[in-house]
Amino acid sequence: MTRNVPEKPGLEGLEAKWMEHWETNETYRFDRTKTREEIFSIDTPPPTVSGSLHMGSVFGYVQTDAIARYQRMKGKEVFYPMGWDDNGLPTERRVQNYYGVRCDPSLPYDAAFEPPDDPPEPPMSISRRNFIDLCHVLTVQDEKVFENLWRTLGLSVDWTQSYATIDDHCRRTSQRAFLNNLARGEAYSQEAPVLWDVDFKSAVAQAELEDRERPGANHRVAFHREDGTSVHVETTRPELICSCVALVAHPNDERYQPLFGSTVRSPLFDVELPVVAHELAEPEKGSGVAMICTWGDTTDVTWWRELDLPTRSVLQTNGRFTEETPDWIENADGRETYALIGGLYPNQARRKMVELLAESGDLDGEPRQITHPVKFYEKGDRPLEIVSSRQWYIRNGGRDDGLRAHLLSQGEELDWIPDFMAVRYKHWVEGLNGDWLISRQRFFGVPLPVWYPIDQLGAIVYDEPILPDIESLPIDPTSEVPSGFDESQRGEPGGFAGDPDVMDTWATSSLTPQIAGHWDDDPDLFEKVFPMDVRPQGPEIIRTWLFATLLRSHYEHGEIPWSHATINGWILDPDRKKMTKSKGNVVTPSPLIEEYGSEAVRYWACNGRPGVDTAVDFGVMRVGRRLALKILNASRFVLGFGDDVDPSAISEPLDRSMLAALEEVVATATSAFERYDYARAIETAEKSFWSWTDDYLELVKTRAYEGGDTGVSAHAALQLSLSIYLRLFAPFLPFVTEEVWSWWREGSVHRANWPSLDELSEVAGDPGVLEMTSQVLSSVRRAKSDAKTSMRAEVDSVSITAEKSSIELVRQAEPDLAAATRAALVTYAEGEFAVDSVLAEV
RNA sequence: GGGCGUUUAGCUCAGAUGGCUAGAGCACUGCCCUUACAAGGCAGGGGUCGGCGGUUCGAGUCCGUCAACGCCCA
Repeated sequence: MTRNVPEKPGLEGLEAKWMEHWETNETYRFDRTKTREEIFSIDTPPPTVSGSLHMGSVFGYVQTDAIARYQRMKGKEVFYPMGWDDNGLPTERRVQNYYGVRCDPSLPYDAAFEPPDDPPEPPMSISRRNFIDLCHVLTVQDEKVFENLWRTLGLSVDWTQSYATIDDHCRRTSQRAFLNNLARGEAYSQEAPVLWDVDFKSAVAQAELEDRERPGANHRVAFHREDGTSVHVETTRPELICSCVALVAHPNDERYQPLFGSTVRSPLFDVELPVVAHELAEPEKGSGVAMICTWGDTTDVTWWRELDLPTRSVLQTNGRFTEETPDWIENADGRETYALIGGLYPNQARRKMVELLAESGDLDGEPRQITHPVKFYEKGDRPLEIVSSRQWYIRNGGRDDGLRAHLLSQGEELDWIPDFMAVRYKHWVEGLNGDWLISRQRFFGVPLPVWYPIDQLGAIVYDEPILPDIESLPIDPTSEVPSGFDESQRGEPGGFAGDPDVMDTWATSSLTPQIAGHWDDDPDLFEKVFPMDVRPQGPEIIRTWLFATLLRSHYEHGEIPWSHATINGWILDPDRKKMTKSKGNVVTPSPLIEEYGSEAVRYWACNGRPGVDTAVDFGVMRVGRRLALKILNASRFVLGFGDDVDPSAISEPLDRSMLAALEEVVATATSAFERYDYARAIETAEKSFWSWTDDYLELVKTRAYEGGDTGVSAHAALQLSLSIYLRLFAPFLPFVTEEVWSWWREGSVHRANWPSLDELSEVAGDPGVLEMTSQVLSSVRRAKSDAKTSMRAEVDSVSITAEKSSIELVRQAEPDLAAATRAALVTYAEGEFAVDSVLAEV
């Protein structure tokens, strides 16, 4: 092929040129005719498109891409789809802000609705269907931006395999898996206390909780005994005295032995309450006695469940106390007291109660200010409350030790990279304390595909859900009608009701292996890609995404969904602080790609070790850019020596020595990649490449220009080594390597063979020749540098003292050494290594 | 309070299975426009490997302990 080497190669425009070329040539298209053994499949967690782009995603995805490219060059057919996680709350919030709208499910659908040009204030209320339409419009826009970024970064994704977690295929897969779970008894619904965010008006799962330190106060409150004495209880939530169902102390607490089995009456409400024993009561905390309410915190739920206590729930899903006075408060004064707090929010009720308790004398002393951890929804602004509500759950081992043990063993079966990440999974599974709550009272999600019959009295019969045909999926039970009914029977006695809830976004995205592999509609493909080879992801979603995916795979297939999980490190800002929106130190990738180029950003990402936290470092990006440019320039030099020469022409010891060193590099980089250690691979290649340009190229330059047999040996060695280096760098720097490849080779470097030792073993010589000669070269350079002369300065003589074996090595490259150092004479003496350079008079 | 990780040159980091004067890049200093490359090259200065204790002929590397930082969980 004719060489086409540009006069002045540059990095500008390479991204645009090659991303388009790869697309038109289908370079990364998955070939499904291959067998399972020939395929390497990757289950990429789909990014949330409604958030801003984050360097954290770039970091992990680029590392995975390097591995994908390596596997492809090793001859594997790489199954590398990309999806978008667009269902769920983040999208709803983005749509609300972007258009200035709110979803009001009570409004009718408006077919003529057009979103306002500017977000109105206050926001405009629109129907559920109109709201969902807007979600679809905006996510499609957002996904374009993401796809463009990934393409610019050079991710070798097969874009024809894309999916979005709200699309028909994902909804169908998700609903079908749910129905399977239901049929096998792995999913169930029940009325139970749930953690509830009053602002989002939705239930929240254990994985979405976070503790935040909040100020509070301990109130010492008197409960009254029959004999007129008091039992003091410390509580941070005196407003819940009305929902108190018992007092509790530790069974071994000496002080309260006489109380167990007796009853007390609550202050102000005068409700009779048993005093019970439970080991979760902490004797050191407060007075050692606690009140159990339904429900102030998760410990209350445990006590309530384990001690079989009555339910006296006062908090509603709107976050307020019930207006009506509960019937368990019988005392007239008590009922009057309740009327004062009915309808209030908890913090308002608390102030009122403190006032009333102080007046009645039931408050002992002043409330004591404390700081304590309070449970929040991770995206929420107000503390979670616990309300009673009907929800759907998937069993996850949190209440089943056998299943828990099995899931733990599946975690051990998985190959974790780095391996210490495995304990994060272990601890999470060990710490689960309830099943996985999957229903959410939201709008933009995958609907729970069930209806319920309504009996003749108008009550919904939850225990006998009406299920759709698998063929009809995906369905929306709020707009579609179960077979055997018609729309007029919706909500009527003897009719039906659609479940209004959607599934937690994880309930769908835990099925990405099934979604991407088309478990639902293409069993042949699924068999070829599942279980997948690797799941790359961030450390923060081990407890959610990784765990849930393992769980669903266990239920559906009885095996782990991937053989390897690679966990990338955490990304810190340039000052090594965590990046958060609130601190305003989030670094977005686009401007960096603009400034440094994709290769530079990729170089930075690939220099982060597997699983190691890494700071955004512009210095490292500059180095990456320099490396990319160096590859262009060195390639121009090598390819300037005329036509391709067969490696059999390589005869000179120095050339063969260089190739021996390269053989070592190929071996190291390959074994590193086999361990998923892309960072070691690039480090090895890069270190070798710089000494290749700095030393070998300088040594061989004159001979290469002069030509003849020895010159042709240099040409052949340069070409072979360049070919190897381009392929070693291709997984990391896909644009420059492809650019140079195109100057002299057919096809894509990304479909070329990964360098093998076979290519080098025939022509590799003694690595010592180049090693020793480079040392001498370096010494002469030092002499010139000390003399503050140009590196081109003439040298009268270079006298080398070294061991006999070393001298033999250098002698083999003497003409090259003399030419590179501009030495008129090279002499040798045996002894301890030293180089004496006599510079010529100027 | 528990778990995991990190702590090596001013900065960012390498340093499997313990072994000669501890490495790289950036930054810094000096020199060099040498026909692949000045968005470059060559060379140089700079570290008691977080503290303490232990194992060993020998420890940045193994063990114990303490401290700081980060993340996760309670």
